[in-house]
Amino acid sequence: MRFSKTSEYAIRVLTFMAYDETKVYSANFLHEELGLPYRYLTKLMTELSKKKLVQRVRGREGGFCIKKKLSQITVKDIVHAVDENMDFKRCILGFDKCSDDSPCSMHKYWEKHKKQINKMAESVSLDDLRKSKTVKL
Amino acid sequence: MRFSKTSEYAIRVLTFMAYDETKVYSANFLHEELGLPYRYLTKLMTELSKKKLVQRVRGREGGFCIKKKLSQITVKDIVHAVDENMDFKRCILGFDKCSDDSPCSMHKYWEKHKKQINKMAESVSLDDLRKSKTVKL
DNA sequence: TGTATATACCACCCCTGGGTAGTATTTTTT
DNA sequence: AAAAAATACTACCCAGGGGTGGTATATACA
Repeated sequence: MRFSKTSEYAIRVLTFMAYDETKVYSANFLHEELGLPYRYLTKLMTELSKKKLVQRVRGREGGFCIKKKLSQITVKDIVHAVDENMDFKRCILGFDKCSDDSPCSMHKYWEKHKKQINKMAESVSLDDLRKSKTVKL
Repeated sequence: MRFSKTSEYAIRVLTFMAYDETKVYSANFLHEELGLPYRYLTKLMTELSKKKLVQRVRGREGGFCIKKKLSQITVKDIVHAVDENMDFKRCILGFDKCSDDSPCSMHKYWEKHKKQINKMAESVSLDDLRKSKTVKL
C-alpha cells in the first residue's frame, strides 16, 4: 500500500523545489537538503527533466527548476513520470477481466478506495502539496 | 497501489477453498483450478500452514483445508501471513516521523484513505469474500 | 583560455520477490 | 512390504528496483 521509493523521492524533491518555483536548485544542494543519495538523485532529476517536469540549466551555477505551473502538476503526473507502469486502475487481485459486471472477490471492498485514491492523485497538485508542507518533513 | 503478488495468490486460494471449508484440497487440484505455478503454490501453502491459516493433511489423499472459522480470518490476517512487513500504517512518503502533529506534504491527502483501507482489511473476512466471489474470478 | 562547477550518460552492483528443481518424507492402498 | 500420491525442505535462478562509479560534456568566471 505505497508508492515506489523513486516516486516518494520525486514527490519530496518537487515539493521542496516548489517552495521557490523560480529558483535554480543544484543537484548537490537538493542532495544536502533532502539527504537523498547524490547519484540516485541526479538520475532521478534527469528522468524528471526528460518528462518535462523540471528544466535543466547546464554548466556552472546550473541545476534544475520547475518548468510548469505548480497548479498544473498533479501527484499522478509525478508518479507516472518516474514509474510508467504504476496503474491506479488495477484490480487488487491482479485479474485483467475484473469489472463491475464480473467482479473478483475483493472488488466490492476495494473499488471505492481505488476510485477515491485515483481521484485524489489526479486532483492534488504540487501547489497543494507546497501549501501543506511543514518545515520538518 | 497493490498487494504483493504472493498476497494476491493467498487471497485467491483461500477464497477458493472457502467455498467448501471442510473439504481437503490437494495442491495439485488447486494448481489446476487456479492456474498458479504448482511449485510456488506448494511453497505458499506451506507458509499458510505454518501461520495456522490452513491445516495440512499429509500422505496420499492429503492436502490442505481451512483451519479457522471463515469469519475469523480477515484480509489483513491473510496479507500478513505471507508478507510480514506489509505496513498498513506507513507514511506514503516513507517518513518515520510523519504524524498528525508533524505531517508530510501528502499527509492530509493520504491519511483518510489509509485509515479506510486499514479498516476494510481488518473487517472484511474470508466469509465475506466467499459470498462475493463469482464463478469466473 | 583554463579551471571549477554543474549535469549527462553508460555500465555495473546488490537485494528482494517471484519462481524452479531435486529429492526426502509421510501416509494410504494394494 | 512395496508402490503411489501427496507434502516438506533446501538450494538455487532470474528480473527489476534501488543505488554507485567513472567519465564525458557544458557553461561561467577568473
